[in-house]
Amino acid sequence: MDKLDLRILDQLQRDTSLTNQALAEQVGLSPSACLKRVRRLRERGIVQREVAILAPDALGANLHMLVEVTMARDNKTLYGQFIKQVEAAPEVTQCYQVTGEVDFVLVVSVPNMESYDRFCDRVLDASDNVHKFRTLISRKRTKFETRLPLDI
Amino acid sequence: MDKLDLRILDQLQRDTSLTNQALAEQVGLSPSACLKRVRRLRERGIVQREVAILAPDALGANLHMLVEVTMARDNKTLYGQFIKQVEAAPEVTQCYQVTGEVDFVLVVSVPNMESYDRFCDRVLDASDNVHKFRTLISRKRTKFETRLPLDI
DNA sequence: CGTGAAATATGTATCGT
DNA sequence: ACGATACATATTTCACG
Repeated sequence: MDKLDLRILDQLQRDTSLTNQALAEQVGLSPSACLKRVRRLRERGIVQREVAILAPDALGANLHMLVEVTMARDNKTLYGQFIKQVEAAPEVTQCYQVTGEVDFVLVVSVPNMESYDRFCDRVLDASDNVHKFRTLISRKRTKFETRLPLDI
Repeated sequence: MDKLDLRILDQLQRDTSLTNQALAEQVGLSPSACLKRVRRLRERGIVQREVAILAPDALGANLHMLVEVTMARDNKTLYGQFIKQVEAAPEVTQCYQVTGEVDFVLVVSVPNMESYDRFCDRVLDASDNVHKFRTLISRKRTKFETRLPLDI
């Protein structure tokens, strides 16, 4: 992965709505050469997917919860089970497996409190593996950047 | 925003790499009608932006930190200052303003520990407003979904 | 909202470095 | 192995019904 690939990735992380022509011009390549690289980056899985980011409040109040989950036992199998449940739950938009007193941090995105309640009943309270969890209610998501730093 | 718009948004949240033609077919519209709606959704800001999601590990080890920040005083101006600093810091990929003992939760994405250290020095330790912070180190990001639930 | 034609962009083959 | 040019195919975009 050379400088040109990094330039392409940097641009695609910011905006994929440009045409291949415009992208090629930006990074200093011919359209065909640029397209070849973009396709290769997709094939290699470096570009995982291309998605639209929607305004959270345009879709009915959107509520974000940060949930710190502590498991009952440190057991790989139980961890795997929990991760599967989390992956299957559409309310969980992010899951981080962390070190320390807490085992997981979830970002849960729901339209309202009732939805969050139902999620807790269905996923967290229903699991024997979950020892306890603490919810931090987000009043506002002031930054949401999908871009990863390529250069820090 | 009717059913057709929601169907379009649902698809765009999953994948924007399809052509307008394919999208139109999916949602049951002619290409021109579909394009008009997509453009309107962009103009209204409901579609904020279109981006590529990159594989975090394809770009050198990517380390995610969850940082709980507690402010020294509950002061709107100081909060605003902190939010500005956070917005300016490329390491901070997400910021949630939360209620409870903690005031903010940040997601900080860096290539390694040294980068995180530098970030702490530059942003967190340098700010008088920050009373204390707790870092949860993520070993693994097991789920990362930008999609917001349109229907839960 | 759909149709069809003009304007643009994408994709491919080939050549040159 | 990679990029540029040119040509064929596909898509976007717009005027009109």
